[in-house]
Amino acid sequence: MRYSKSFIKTSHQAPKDAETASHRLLARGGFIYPLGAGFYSLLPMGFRVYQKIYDIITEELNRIGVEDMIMPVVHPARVWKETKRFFEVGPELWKIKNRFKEDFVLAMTHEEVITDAAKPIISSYKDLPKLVGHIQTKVRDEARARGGLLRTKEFTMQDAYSFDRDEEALDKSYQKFIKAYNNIFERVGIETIMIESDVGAMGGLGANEFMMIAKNGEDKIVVCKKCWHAVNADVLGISRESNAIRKGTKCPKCRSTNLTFKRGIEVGNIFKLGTKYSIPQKLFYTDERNKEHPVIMGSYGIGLERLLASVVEASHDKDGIIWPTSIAPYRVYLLGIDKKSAADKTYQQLTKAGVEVFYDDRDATAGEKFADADLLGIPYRATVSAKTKGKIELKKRGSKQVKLVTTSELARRIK
RNA sequence: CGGGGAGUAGCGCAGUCUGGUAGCGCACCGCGUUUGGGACGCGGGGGUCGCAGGUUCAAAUCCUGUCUCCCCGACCA
Repeated sequence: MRYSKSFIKTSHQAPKDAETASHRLLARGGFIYPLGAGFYSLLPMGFRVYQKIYDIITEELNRIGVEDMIMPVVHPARVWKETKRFFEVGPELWKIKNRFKEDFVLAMTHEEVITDAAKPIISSYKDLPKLVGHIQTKVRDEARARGGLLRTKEFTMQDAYSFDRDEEALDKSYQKFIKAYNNIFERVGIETIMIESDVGAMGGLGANEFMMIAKNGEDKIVVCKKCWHAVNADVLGISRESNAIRKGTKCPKCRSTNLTFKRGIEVGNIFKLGTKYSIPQKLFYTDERNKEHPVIMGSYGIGLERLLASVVEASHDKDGIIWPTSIAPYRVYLLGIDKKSAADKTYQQLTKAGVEVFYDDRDATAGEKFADADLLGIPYRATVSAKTKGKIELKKRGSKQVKLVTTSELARRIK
């Protein structure tokens, strides 16, 4: 893509109130644009990162046997009334009415809908286990959106669901997801820890969260320094760190009082739902002895935009974003300084070689182009100028070292 | 929902206290000079000052109402 043709405009200044690094840098770099509080467009540069994250998540879940589908965003209230969540969830559940004054719900999550869809499919123990999921918009009337993409009212989630015959089988499905989630977070370039969490409005037998440790994270995490068990502070009913210490709060696993407190961003959440949905929605299967049982379910979710922003929180410097290669919008940022025709030729060669290249073909100063290359955080920068004498200067984002290479070497090196 | 802050050009802001008909930086357009870390000169275009009422000869400025956005907290599948 040529800069001059791209739907992009970077800015020297961040939106005045943006305080988190990801919010500032994603806005400055032209990755996102706010429509209103908690509603963001992903501009082309941001959407490319989103698509890479999308592909990684899909790939890792397919690997454990999750099959892809897609469910609606607008739900007739019927299914939400079956589980009573229509009445119990609270104002976060966004309710709407149609022209006939009938109740509908905007998808906050999809347990009811998937359970409904499973009814004609699952009726025997022979139909189990099953793993299925989708990547779809979620809408939540959050009391307060914050931190750019970190908490929005509309976002995309990969949510998957497991159907098993008993708790032992659920445990196996659950373990598969833990593995897949760890792979996903590693591949997008962040470090996470899995912690014990509250089941909240999801209900069920238990839940875990995947947390990226971050100073400005919204969630409080308690880590036991003896056994390294980690728990969301909500689970222990901890409001203030000082109170917890004074009261002698113990690790729920080893009872040690040697606790440490961290903050984190929740990038994934998994739930053992049990029969919370299968019983009220009547999802039953028949076993070998012709006896009926409720299906044991699990649900698993990753917010794509939040994950994208979390990567920025974890990987940036004063000049801009440093995208991990796995999810960078482009592989190389190409710019010419005074040899435009040579840069044009390099662009064509790289494109032909199948390299994802963002070509800064603007009539701008070297400084401006370098600054944008840093801000956008594309892993490699390739400079063509009189100084490079027919070769290309290659630099990795975040490093100071430069190398002179030929075009074919370049294509090979950055693959 | 409680507390705090803010709405003036695409973005960042000044002007509001003390009313006199809107300005700066970035961005944008034209010409020229520049070109290895966000260049420079000259010349331009763009704003019913969030919205609605009111006071006044006169309102960005004063009064009333209302909408929106941000931050902290509560909340958070």
